[in-house]
Amino acid sequence: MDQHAPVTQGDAGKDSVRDRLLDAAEVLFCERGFDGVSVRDLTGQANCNVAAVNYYFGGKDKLYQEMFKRQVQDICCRQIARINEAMGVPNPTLESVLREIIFMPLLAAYEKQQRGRIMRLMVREVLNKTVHGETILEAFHTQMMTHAVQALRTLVPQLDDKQARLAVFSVDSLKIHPFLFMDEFFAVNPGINFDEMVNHIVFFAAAGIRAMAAR
Amino acid sequence: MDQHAPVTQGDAGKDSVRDRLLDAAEVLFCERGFDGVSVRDLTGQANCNVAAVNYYFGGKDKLYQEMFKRQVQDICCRQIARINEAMGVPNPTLESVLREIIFMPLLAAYEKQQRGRIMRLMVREVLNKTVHGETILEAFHTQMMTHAVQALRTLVPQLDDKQARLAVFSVDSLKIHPFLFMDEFFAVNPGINFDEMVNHIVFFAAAGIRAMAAR
DNA sequence: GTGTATTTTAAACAATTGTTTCAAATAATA
DNA sequence: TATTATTTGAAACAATTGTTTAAAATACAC
Repeated sequence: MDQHAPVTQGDAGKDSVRDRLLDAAEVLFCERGFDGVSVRDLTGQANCNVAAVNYYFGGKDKLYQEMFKRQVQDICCRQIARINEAMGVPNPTLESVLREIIFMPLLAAYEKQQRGRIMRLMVREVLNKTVHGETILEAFHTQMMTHAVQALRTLVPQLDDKQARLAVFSVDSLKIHPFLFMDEFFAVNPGINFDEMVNHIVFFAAAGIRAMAAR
Repeated sequence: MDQHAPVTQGDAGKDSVRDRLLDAAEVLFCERGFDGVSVRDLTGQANCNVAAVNYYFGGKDKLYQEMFKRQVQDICCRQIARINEAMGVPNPTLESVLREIIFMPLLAAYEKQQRGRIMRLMVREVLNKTVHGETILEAFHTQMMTHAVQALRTLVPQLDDKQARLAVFSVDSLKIHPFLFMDEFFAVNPGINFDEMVNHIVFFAAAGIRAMAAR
């Protein structure tokens, strides 16, 4: 009936039309957003026929969602893994864990890697209030918040749950803002390099958290 | 020649077609973004003919820019005024000035006022990398940064210029993130009300700044 | 090989987009 | 009032949009 996408079971060779479309979607949508990319742009990049989008995904928006869901899951897993890794070393300190959480994502944005662009697209989506807001943020802010709060309370036992949640949110603020406005950061902070930026953020976040624990 | 918009000098009565279009643009674009609003949506809301957009502004994008430029200027002025006001009272402290800067914008977002929606649109625009990024951020991050750095160094004389800029950027981070993700904030911080949120941000920011000054 | 299912293709679809046209209406000026 | 200039209006414009169609090509099973 409305089973647009045929079963397509099996591996399909990793360079099938379906996969090429997903790759094209990842690149183009991140560059120009949903409305900025036409179906013909996608099929042009993927070297396939216009009808392929509807044949395999059932529509432009379905392709968008499919690509999006994968990326969110990917980012989410990576972030949780980073926390676990940072907590797993012999003597984890607040600063070392903060650095682990902050360094890599910011570096991805700094070097304008695809990973950084995906995050920008995600924020854009949430601001645009398009479909996915709930789905994204749920997995994001439930799974990840739980992990982060638990780790933080291990590192700074004086914090109760309420305080830890506030702290995690503020660390997120300090990380995501320069993440989104990386170019602007260096524009208004002349004579500062990438490492100094990271050092500052880690220092500032740690100071805030320590002050919370002290009062 | 390409003088699409006739001179239109004089007051025009404050409810002219031109003004109604600007009002409609402010509301609709903030709700659904540039691509989400058609010329017919605008002229429908403004109760005028489709051709009016091109007649008065020379195109949909020109109307968008006009509306945008006004709002940015407005926000910028208001923010600088807030800093001046907070610094003008008898004994301004770091905390009192931070509170003044942070409280009102967040309240606007919390109450879902138009002012809050405009800021979201601005961030969206910067992320979308549409035309205005440079223009906005220049006025924004040049004028405002200068004012804020000066005020901060008065309050905390131990900070040099470099430190003060970093501090201002981090305060901005702590403010803008919950501004954008207000709903998510309260979702992941159950049992916290608006005042507690503001108190936390002020406390956290002040602690970071004081730590910078102390080292 | 034959026959069936899957994939690919070019063409056309209907709807919406921003913009233009030009005549009618209104305001302003003399 | 007569003569401009300005503003409004309905209609049409060309271009692009996402999607569908139906025939051709390919793959697969037997």
